[in-house]
Amino acid sequence: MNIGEVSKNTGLPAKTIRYYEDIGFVTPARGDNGYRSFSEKDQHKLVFLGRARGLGFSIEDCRTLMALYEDQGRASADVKRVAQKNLSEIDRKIADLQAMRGTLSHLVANCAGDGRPDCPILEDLGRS
Amino acid sequence: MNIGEVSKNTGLPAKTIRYYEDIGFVTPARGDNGYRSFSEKDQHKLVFLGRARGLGFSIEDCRTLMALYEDQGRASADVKRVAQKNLSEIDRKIADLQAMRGTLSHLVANCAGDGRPDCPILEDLGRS
DNA sequence: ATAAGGGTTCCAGTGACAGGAAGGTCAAGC
DNA sequence: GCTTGACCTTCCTGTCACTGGAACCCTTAT
Repeated sequence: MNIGEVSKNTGLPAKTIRYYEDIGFVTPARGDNGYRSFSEKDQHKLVFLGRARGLGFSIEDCRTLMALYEDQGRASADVKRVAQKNLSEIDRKIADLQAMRGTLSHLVANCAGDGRPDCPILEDLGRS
Repeated sequence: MNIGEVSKNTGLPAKTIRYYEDIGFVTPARGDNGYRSFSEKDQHKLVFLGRARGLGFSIEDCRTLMALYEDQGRASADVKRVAQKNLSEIDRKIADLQAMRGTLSHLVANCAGDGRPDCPILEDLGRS
């Protein structure tokens, strides 16, 4: 399969797939014309990677997960540890964003949003 | 004031303050020795910027907000619009993260996390 | 005189790609 | 056979908001 078809099948942009090759995640064969020739297995790896990225795993975590996926003798505890670390990260980000949201939505709610210059948002940002 | 003191007062790393000068956010005077010499106003701007960044505003949004802050004839509606756009962005990010969190926490909860290789997390990532 | 602790500039790296230029390849239609 | 257009290739740059580090200068205290 050429990169275009794999892109369509996996939902990943061709640019992204080339990048994934650059960083050694897949190593597709090459045809006589120099075109990448993806096997089913290559495509499957890309699907795996796309899903893992969609769950917020970093590329490095994906590399670890892929290695575990291909290791028949893995311990599920190793997988769970990586996933839990990611989950904690996600929780931290959500908490950060919700803290921002709290302050900001309060400020927005109190701003008249009319033609006058008085604005609690700017007052808050500029208070000494 | 030298950069070190401003850094301490504002909580911003010196590196960050230099960066903010690079992108034209502040333009501190220079002493004979070449050291940056920050005025109270410079420092106040940096505090403003630090707070706005802390609320998730982009640098470009901060530039807009700063301009509005210094414009006595501004309309609060202009400020509110910028803030609401940021709020929507934050909401979108929270929603994205919560979707991830939902799937991932479900998978983590169902993973034994022991020495056996069976793992619903990998099964989900690798399903065809 | 020296050492510590400021400060300066400039260059490179981060993460995970996206955009775009310049050019090669392939299949179809005329 | 020629052209057109879609597809592919590599390579370089840019994104965002910094951060780290090297190499060097200035100030103050001992």
